[in-house]
Amino acid sequence: MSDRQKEVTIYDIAQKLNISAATVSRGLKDHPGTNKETKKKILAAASEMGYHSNSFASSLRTKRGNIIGVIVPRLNSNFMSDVIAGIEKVVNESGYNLFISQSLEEMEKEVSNAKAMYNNRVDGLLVSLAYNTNNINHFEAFIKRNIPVIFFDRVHEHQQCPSIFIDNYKAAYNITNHLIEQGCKRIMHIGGSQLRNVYIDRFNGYKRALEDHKIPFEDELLIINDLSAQSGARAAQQILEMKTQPDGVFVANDLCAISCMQLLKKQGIRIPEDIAFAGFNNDPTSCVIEPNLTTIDYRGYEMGEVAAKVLIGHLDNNNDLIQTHSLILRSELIVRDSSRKKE
Amino acid sequence: MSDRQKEVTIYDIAQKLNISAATVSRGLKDHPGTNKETKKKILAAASEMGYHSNSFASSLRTKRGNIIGVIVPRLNSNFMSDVIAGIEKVVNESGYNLFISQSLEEMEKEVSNAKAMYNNRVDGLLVSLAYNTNNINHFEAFIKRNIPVIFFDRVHEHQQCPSIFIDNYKAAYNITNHLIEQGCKRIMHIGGSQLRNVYIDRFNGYKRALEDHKIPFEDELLIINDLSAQSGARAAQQILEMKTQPDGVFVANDLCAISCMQLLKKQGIRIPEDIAFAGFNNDPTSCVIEPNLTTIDYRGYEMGEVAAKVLIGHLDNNNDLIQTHSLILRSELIVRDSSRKKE
DNA sequence: CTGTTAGCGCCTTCAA
DNA sequence: TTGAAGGCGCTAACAG
Repeated sequence: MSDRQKEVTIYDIAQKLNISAATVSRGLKDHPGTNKETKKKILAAASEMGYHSNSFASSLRTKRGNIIGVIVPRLNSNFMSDVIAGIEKVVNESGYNLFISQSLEEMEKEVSNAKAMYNNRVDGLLVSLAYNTNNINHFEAFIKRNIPVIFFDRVHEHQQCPSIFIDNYKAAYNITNHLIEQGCKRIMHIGGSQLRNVYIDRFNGYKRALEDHKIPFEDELLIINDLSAQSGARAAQQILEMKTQPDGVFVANDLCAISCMQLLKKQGIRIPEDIAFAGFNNDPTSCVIEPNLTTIDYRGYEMGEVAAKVLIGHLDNNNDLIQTHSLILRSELIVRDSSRKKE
Repeated sequence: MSDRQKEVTIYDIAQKLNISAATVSRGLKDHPGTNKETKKKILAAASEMGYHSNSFASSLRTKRGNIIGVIVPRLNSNFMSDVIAGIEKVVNESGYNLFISQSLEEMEKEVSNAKAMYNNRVDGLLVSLAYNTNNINHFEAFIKRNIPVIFFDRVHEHQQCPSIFIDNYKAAYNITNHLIEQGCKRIMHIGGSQLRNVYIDRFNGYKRALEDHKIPFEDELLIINDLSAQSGARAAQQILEMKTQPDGVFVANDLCAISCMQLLKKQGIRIPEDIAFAGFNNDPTSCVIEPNLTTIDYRGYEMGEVAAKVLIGHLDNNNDLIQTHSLILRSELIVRDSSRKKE
């Protein structure tokens, strides 16, 4: 925009009031030791003249932009949009601004987003890793300069980066255990990228539960995919083609679980009588599908709030070194009809 | 963060290469007319020294931050997170950054968010209005300075602000018409804030369809609420208590429709035999509920992409005056079992 | 093709 | 309590 009107600056205010710009600058932000009268005049003039602080100038000078950056795999999942909403609330209330970008599950994009965040001099970064990210060198620049990086949900252990997540291992253990208690003997697991903690841990929790019940783990009963709805339908197809079908399925997210259930139901499989189901996430859809889906509840909104609070706590306390201090949030098994073998 | 290492600047590069900072600045961004060799050396040095452009300084100088601001009612709805994902994609690909904030359906918050966006000197603004916003004076500052403001979905007519939305009137007309064709004679409408175009238009489309079929509109058959799940359940309760129940319900969003259906089903109401249902939005839940919900499909992702493209088109063409040029995107009636009266 | 110069608007010593 | 002065890092004339 070329002919944008020029903005009112502190100099304009200073001139009008016959004082110095320095005084205006101080008056505008409760600098200790400013005459109350002058301050009042300054504020009055500022609002009358339509003054708006220029944050570029201020950021350049102070080296702080009051910006928090967020990089997530996708914005449009139920879980992630809850997280973002929680982050936004805290960030907004604390007077920061929010830069958001999505990696679309590609490490390459994550790297370029991180670079953009860096150039924009975010004060701190909240990250949930892409599907295929296999190293986090792209965050080293931040860490080296004490710009806090906090991982959430899809995290990466790092000396200097706190992580915020749930106990996926335990949750998966519990839900698999529950299936076993319902009488399931051949339990399939549909999981996600074994690069990501969340899916590794869910898989391991599942395996451990089998083990504890002396049920051998079978390769045939493991499907690793991207946990999309399409993949859920494909998995259902695979199940239908099996010689010996499973009598229980634990899927690492609800989206995939539900699309799998829908296709099986259409083919006459009875849930839970023939095959019991369990998911993960407590998506809204999980209590719309019939039978309602047994799942793990963990609130994205809360995770977003917590992550943002931890980050802003660091920033506002001016801690130079971020102490690694990870948080494990609560999650909960929710038993619904999809896993209640009735017999 | 106090002891953040000082950053490498173009001066450092200039010094090392024994050239001027201006040349470095030019070399760094393909300025037409820069020796290829020098440029190569500059880029090499920059990457070797770990140079990162300081966007505060650059923005201060050029008065452009390459930032696009977004203000929406809530981030965590299926529709809105699709929109945001679409916006992010386009914005990111065009080299802009995205500032996001939510009004939480409160005009007051919308106003303060707008102010923050202004201070941060966004280059343009994408807005979907809060539930109770009753004027848009808070955007006048932008408009006055030729900072483009574009409304989408929940829009406001304004000489200088393009709007992007769907034909809610027609969609509502069609879906109501469909219910009538299925044999419904007493059709209830559950709608939202009559301050927002989307809900006004849906209501009017509904009324018009009744009219065209000589069905009188009855006050008793209108419920206006916030279209939340809770309100859906409450509406169901009201329906159950009615002397003469409706034989069809058109709800202005799927979320509310589904929660209403669930409660009615639990009370033994048969859908669609006793009461046919239609919603709006084509939420993922709409094809999970049984019977699947008849609804209106319009893609949030596409709306986000379009809105962002229109905005960036304006910015990159350096149009000083944004020509009002609104867009009506396609929407589509999707008939499912919730409205198929069988008899 | 490159260097010189002069700010963008703000904040922050330092001195008064 | 206030003012003067300098500079954050970059870019855009202008001149060479």
